[in-house]
Amino acid sequence: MPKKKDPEPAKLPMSDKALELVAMRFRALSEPTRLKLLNLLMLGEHTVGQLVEAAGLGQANVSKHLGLLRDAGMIGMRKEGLSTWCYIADPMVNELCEMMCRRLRIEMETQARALALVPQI
Amino acid sequence: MPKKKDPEPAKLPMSDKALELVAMRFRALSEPTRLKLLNLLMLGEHTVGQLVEAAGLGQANVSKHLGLLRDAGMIGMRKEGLSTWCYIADPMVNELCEMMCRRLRIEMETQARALALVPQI
DNA sequence: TCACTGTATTACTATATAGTGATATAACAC
DNA sequence: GTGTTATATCACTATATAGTAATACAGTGA
Repeated sequence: MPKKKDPEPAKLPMSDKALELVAMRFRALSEPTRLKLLNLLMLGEHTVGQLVEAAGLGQANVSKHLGLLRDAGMIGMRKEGLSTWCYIADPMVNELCEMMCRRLRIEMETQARALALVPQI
Repeated sequence: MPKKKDPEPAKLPMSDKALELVAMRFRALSEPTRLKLLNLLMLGEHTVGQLVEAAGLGQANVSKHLGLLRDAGMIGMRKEGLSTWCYIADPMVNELCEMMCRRLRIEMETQARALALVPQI
């Protein structure tokens, strides 16, 4: 028996509140520094200090970005002694980033091909 | 025969340039106003004027946001007489927004359940 | 030509936030 | 207790950008 379709989530205009919430989540992913941190966390759990070291960024800066990512539900944190361990809390993060990267790759290949058609200077 | 796996896109740290590009694309989606415009465009092509009317925003404001969305490759524009028609150029936009909305819905349901466990004031 | 319309652009203000150095806090070792 | 370490927070500056009013521009019709 064919699986019954879920009731289509009505395509109504989203409320301003919902738009804000979605925008806030995208905003969390809209800074190179935060993407760099997420990129590192995709390799596994890191402490804040390890991230500071690996990313080559200021400690206060990293701490603020991590707090923002946590508030957006992207990462989780657990304290262990003096250290705070950070980890990706939402598998969607990986999906979103990979989707965007895939898209970027396609665009760049298209541009590369276009360049190839242009007589070299 | 099981489909041969594509060569895994090596999980190397992304270059600063790539991080910038990905961040820029997420940034295009990180404003409620732009999401509102995209939301309208998901219903079909609109002119700039129609979007101004439907969204209840200033004309200059809408024009700027649309330009930004076009530069990010999210929408396309075609001129027809005096009007400029806008349309979603990248199906990824729908996917991304739906993914984020789905996530948001799950979070809100979780919170709703948590609230239900709290004695009413 | 002139007037009108739809859109883009300019110039500006107000706000948000990335980055930084200094300081506060908290858990450990002694 | 003191000192040290890892992290968070504060205060600040610099930059980016959302929104707006005025203006420029381009296509249309007279």
